[in-house]
Amino acid sequence: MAELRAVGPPPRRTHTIGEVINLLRPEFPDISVSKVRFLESRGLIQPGRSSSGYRVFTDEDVQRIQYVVTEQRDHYLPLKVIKSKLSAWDKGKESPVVPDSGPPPEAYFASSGVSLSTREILRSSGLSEEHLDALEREGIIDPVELPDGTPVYTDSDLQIARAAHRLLNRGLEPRHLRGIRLAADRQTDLLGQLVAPLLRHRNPDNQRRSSEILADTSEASAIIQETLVRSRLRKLLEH
Amino acid sequence: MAELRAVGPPPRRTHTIGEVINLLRPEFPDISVSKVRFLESRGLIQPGRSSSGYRVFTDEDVQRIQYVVTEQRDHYLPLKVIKSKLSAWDKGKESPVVPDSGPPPEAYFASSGVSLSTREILRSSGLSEEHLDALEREGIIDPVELPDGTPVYTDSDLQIARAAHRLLNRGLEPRHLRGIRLAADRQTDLLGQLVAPLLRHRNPDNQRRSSEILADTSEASAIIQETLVRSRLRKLLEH
DNA sequence: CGCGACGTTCAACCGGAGCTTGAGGGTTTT
DNA sequence: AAAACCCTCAAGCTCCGGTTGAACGTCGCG
Repeated sequence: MAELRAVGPPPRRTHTIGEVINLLRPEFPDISVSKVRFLESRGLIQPGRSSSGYRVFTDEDVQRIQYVVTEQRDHYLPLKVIKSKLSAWDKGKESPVVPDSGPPPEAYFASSGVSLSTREILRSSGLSEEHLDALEREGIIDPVELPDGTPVYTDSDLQIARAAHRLLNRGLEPRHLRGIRLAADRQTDLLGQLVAPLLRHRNPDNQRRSSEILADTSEASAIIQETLVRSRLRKLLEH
Repeated sequence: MAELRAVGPPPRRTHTIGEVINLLRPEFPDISVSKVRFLESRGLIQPGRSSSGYRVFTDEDVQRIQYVVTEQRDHYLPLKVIKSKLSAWDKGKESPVVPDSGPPPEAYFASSGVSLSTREILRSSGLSEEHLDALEREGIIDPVELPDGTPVYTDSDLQIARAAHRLLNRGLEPRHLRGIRLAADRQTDLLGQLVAPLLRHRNPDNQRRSSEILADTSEASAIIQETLVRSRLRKLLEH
């Protein structure tokens, strides 16, 4: 054998395809030799080759594979899209083009642009006027005000209003919801700090990266919190 | 055109399927009659029917369709996933007459009963040993201990571990996650108080009601919080 | 009242994504 | 020299997300 010895700083271990599978199998049980070969055929990875034609995987190759399967699992992304993210992550190199078939990169934060009047949000949420007022006082809902003072609600406000309605129906008071708002504030701060450096020198690329990071991390932290709450409540129910 | 004129009380217009696609065609050129019918067959929408069997779409139905195709376009989500997001979304307005064919109420708290060893959760989450330790120290993950002291992890723990892995990858420290735990604790307390009276004299019926209440309210508060966070982060990105 | 545009169901079909399988054969390890 | 591992290439397979076509009902205009 003896091919790429790469005297460099990192302990350049290499792996055969079988070893790679064994490395990844625990975290990704449905990885397989054929799948890895398939990923190569699709251009997502380019492992080296030994003199006898065997694939030779560096640790970085392994990481790439891991990235691919993680994106599949966590975000259901098609391989094409993962490939393009990968080649971006792959930094420099060529890559541009992306012919006119470029889908929006991050619409996680897109808003529908719907706007509602007070009457409309009351009607579509089922909230009483007093409750809506109270929610606004608690900062749970805060509409934009037009120059003339009439409030305009977004679809986020509507969603919140509906969910709040459910809670109030169950006997919670508006002031109880303050805690939820505080938690949201804290989370926003935390995640905001993550991207603050990027946003300081703002340019389209940093913007894109920021929204990607925020989309990913806010989802992850929501998952943690919900799972925690659920498992705690389960215990509570079990006595 | 005249769509949302902030004054109309019930803009209760309805549409036939052909009208619907004409409405959506400009933004989504590849919408089609058969696609809409297909979405219905998959349970993503449930338009009403006229006496002669024609589908009757309200504006809200149209919005739902729009939501679906937007998610497909922007996030490549499989319909299954969109469906589940959608059903979370429209839980928000449901008070009258849920016919007895409701979804299982206790299913929300069902656990899969899977249990994992330390090695297994490390491998399956990709977390390092130190990180797992730290998460346990922060109370984010807390395994049950067998009599002999070996920890046993549940699938909730695995989910949390994976999500935490994503956060740690992005540069957060385990201690940053403490805040998430605290928020979860507070929420649990809040919701727990709601059912405390019921659980005091426990009987199967109260048990059922409790789990229904908790399922509903914990979902609603999660929706509020996530929506708040998202809309705040959006503002942050917009500058 | 007739005709064309539009609607309905249902079953069959389809193209692409994402692999898997198998045949046939070489290499490395024990 | 067997066992275990690797290779390629072609074919196949399942699922998803629809489309198509046949056979038929309904709406509304002239």
